[in-house]
Amino acid sequence: MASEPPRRPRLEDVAAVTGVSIKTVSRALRGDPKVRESTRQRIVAEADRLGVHVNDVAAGLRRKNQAMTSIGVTLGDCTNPFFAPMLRGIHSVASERGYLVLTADAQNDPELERRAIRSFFAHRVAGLIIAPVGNDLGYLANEARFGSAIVFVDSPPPGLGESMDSVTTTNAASTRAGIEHLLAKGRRRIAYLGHPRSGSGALERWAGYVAALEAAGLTVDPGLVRDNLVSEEDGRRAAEDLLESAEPDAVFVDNNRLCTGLLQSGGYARRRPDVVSFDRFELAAAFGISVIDSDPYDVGRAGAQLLFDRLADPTRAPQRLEVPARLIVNGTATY
Amino acid sequence: MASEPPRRPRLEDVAAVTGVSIKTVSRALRGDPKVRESTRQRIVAEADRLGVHVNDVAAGLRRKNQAMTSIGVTLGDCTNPFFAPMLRGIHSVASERGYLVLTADAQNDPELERRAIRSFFAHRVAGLIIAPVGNDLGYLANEARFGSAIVFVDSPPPGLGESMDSVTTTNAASTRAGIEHLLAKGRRRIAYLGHPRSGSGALERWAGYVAALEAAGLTVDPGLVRDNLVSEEDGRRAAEDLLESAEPDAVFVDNNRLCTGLLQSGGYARRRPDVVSFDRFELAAAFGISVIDSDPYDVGRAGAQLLFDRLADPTRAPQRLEVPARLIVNGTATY
DNA sequence: GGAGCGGATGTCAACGTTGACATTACACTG
DNA sequence: CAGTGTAATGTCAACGTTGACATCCGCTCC
Repeated sequence: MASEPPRRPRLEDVAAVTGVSIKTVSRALRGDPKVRESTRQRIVAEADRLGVHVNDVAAGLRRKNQAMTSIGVTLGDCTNPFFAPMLRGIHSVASERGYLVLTADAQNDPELERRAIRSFFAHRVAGLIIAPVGNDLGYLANEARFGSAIVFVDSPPPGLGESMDSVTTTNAASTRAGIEHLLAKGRRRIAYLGHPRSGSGALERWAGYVAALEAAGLTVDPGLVRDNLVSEEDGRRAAEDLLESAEPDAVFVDNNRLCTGLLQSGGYARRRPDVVSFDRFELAAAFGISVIDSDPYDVGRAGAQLLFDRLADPTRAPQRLEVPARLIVNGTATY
Repeated sequence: MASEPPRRPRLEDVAAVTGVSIKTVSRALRGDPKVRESTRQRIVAEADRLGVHVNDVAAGLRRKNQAMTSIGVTLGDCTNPFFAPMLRGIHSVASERGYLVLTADAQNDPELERRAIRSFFAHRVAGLIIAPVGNDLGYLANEARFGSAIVFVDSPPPGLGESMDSVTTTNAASTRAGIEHLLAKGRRRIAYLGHPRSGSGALERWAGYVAALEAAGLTVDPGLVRDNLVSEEDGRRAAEDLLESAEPDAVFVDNNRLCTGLLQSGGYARRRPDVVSFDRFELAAAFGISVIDSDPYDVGRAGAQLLFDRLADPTRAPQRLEVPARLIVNGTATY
């Protein structure tokens, strides 16, 4: 009953049928120019007929650093709508190069993140793209010694100094631009709804808010600030309280999820303050709120490109890229 | 300058330090009980100290079917918000089992899908989860012969009969429930906004709509149906036209993206018809519209579980699971 | 005290491919 | 026509691990 499945055909089978050596088959199938064109065509035709594709696992084992043609990506938290388009960006670059993408969801847990990274190394990925959640990734320094390329996206590597490649958004500058937009509309009581200031992203956005206010000769009013918010529900409650008690004439929201909370609060429906939110979302236009589009697709692409560049030249100096986030007033855009 | 990176430490290095054979190290690290506990501890400690993790690539090559401890997932189109939670579901099951997840974005292109699947096989994934876009996946039958498990999610396998495992949503039944909800509220002119009836999903939803109307003694009014819509903008335009010309008192929307379009139409803001939309989204509650939550997280989990079950017993009969989609009236829920 | 046993460990070859190097075939040169 | 060069192909071993099988050791049992 449970008969063994047939063996997968190998290069050897193609060799037998075409009357050449395995090595020639290997060369032909990888497009080595040192194979006569007519031979190549015969080999490729037979390989197709037999359904042979080269075993990447075996090939990987033979390569200098044993790297597979795949890269690993750890997402801090798949729930974040930022990550889907970012992943698309990574995919688009990787597939151009013929690499596959391994993904892992760290679920905001540094321990899971660490485990995922170990697994990736066990699978001998060529490189790693990390949206970090752990606050000390020093252990990666060891791994990087063995020739694996590593790129950080979303926020730079905690605990690794300036020594690694990274791609982030223009958090501070774009937040500042957003606040300045509100100031230009005559708003003066601009509230701040933000997530915990742990990652560098949150810190920079806050810095942009402060800088914009100070440049306009205003000071930060602590009564207008709600901090340390995580869930959508946190956002809703904080917004409810803020809008009733502090009477802001505008609100800046630190991220997508909190903004969703704000929009669901009764206070919002009643008072309709001007809103600028970091990270775009589909229905921004329907609500007529302004968003700062941090272009996660491009962050993903840039990160993947950086990774392959590093793979090509391990000695180049570490790069810190910033992908510009655009302010989209009262609406949205597609990409 | 470009000095070669050091070699990665191997089992051999642990063996040398602990004075046992490579084989014993291999056994110890994989938890084989035929190793004395004291020996095991010594070996594990040294392995940790040296930063050795077993090379999954080499291990994979040795296994009976050469399968890696990874599974491949092809997403029809990463843009679809359905896929992010589904991927989370897949991840959660895979990581319980110690498997990694390879992802590919087919971008709605059957040719890309095919290429991705080839790559997955070249990487010798243990199994495949496919959200199909191609309309003939007959070529997979060949691949499946070699012992790879394959599960379809979102829609069953086109061109492969009933021979494969799949997980779908209760498209027809839940759509019918949604329509019945509108009928119970006294609505009689219920419009339909839908994407092209190519996949089985769209067909079943349509069937649910028709069935609900007929059961209530109503007939389908072609003037209330707008079909073949793809993009958000398609949805917006169709909604604009529909709401002005046909004066429906309620609208059923076939999916998320079209619903986003509908909500952005001027007609919606003016007339505020009752809406039931397939697939939940964050701001449904803020708009007070009802959604049919097809629980993509659970679809992902069920698909992955099915995959591992099939791996464990290749001879079992093919399963077709349906994950129930719940109607959420005027709001949303978290998961 | 030798047979028998089971637990712990070791030896060897093989998985499918490719890098390094060897060989062959053939054309071209003087 | 030997000598040289180059394109095309082949041989062999190795990548790091594990399955199959062998060995070794200490113990029990008669």
